[in-house]
Amino acid sequence: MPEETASETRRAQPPVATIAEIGLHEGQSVTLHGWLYNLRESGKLLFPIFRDGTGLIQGVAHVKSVSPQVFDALKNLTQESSVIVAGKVRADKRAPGGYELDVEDLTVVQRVPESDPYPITLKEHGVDFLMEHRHLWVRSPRQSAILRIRAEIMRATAEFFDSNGFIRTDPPILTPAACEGTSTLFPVDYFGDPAFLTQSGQLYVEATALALGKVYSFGPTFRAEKSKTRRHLTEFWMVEPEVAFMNLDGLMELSENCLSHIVQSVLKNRAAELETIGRDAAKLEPVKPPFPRLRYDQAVDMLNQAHKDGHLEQPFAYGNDFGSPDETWLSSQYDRPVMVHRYPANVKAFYMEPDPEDPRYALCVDVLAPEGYGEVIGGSQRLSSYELLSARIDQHNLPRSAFEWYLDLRRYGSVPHSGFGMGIERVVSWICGLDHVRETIPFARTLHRIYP
RNA sequence: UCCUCAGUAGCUCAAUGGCAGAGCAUUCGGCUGUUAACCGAAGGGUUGUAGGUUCGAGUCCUACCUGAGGAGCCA
Repeated sequence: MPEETASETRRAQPPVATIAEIGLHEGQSVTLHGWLYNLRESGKLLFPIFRDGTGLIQGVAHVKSVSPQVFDALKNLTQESSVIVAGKVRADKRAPGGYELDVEDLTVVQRVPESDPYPITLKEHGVDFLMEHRHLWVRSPRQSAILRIRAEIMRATAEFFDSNGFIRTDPPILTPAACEGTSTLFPVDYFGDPAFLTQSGQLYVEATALALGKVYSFGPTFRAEKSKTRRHLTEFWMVEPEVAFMNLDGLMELSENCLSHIVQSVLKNRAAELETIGRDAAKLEPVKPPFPRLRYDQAVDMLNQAHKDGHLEQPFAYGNDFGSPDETWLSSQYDRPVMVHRYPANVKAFYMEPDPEDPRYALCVDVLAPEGYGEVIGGSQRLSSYELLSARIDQHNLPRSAFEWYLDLRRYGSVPHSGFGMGIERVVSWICGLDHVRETIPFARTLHRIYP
């Protein structure tokens, strides 16, 4: 069909606008593509609230201001019916967003039947119901705002590494072996051979770091942990930078610079969304370098004192890794993330470099987010000695054949190198001030929940 | 795997061992500035499942199922 004919048959429509930028069209007629969020009536006046993915705006239609067809169609709209609506933008002090739309025309794309109404109402709902309807729940203003902040966090993360000389090298998702024990791996059948979904790309980015210098990976990881807490997903996104010739001090600097850049980017670019979800931006503003640094031993002293003062139920046993309540208490003591370094080597992973000043400690760091959010980054200087790494692999009963390639990295030009893993969902949860990581990802995979 | 809590209308929740209730949602009616609008009316139930105690069980007991919070483990 010739284009002229097509355009002639099309109804003349004002230009399409988004609600987020509706203020640019004040006094003009625009077309919105969206859905009915809610409808209030007052006699011959209708107040439909539309959403288009960028925001909400209230429309106004009087029985005498629109055609009877449009008025009836509007009056009979049901929640989440999809519409193309035309109207004139008017500034109004009564409107939460500052503008209202005087409706002029309406096309109903699909009307939700009242026999099967949209299940998520504006009232309160329970966790189970919302998670069963996650595909619809993401339409709510709060969930949309969180996903926008998540996207900004991911953008700022990539921006930080890309602009600091890092090369993105993503590791495989299908792997032949574990890097931290096999009990938490999802097995898959790889043409008859056993394989697993990756639980960390670390070993692979160590390889690419020795090829390219400064690298990072950014992708999904999988852990079959039987964890049912506000901090756990079975599928989550992780950023893993790895740098050749970097020591633990350099890694801690990298960590604080990375997190600071992310937080400041969200404050700058997603202020409206933070307000939508009720997050106090003042709690995020102090997140700038330097972050406090705490040796494991100092952290233990603080925990013991906290126990004496009655802030913690359990006394802390020296030599253990911190429990969840310990991390929560430690991180709640600061206005910005705190970096705890040099844990006892025997509670940490096999690939960590021992502290040359005291080999009972590992050159590692956990970064704990404030307000009780706990660990968001775990990193370390990697073991660079072939002999020691080889011995550790045997001590941990790891399948040696699967690690031959990893040992090659120590055979051929081994250097000190460091890296960390940052769990994106935990960062989103902290920055948004959420109760649970399940709201930080479009479709959360948690223990025993894989629908929708 | 372990500990704790919870399952009642589409949703959120009430109901001393004694008639199954409310708000929201839906339908109908009213209202010219509503902000989770409001006012009036209607429809809507195998109280998670299976047993047991009892004159009588949503309520007490046992087992199971489902979900939530936490521990361990981790990002």
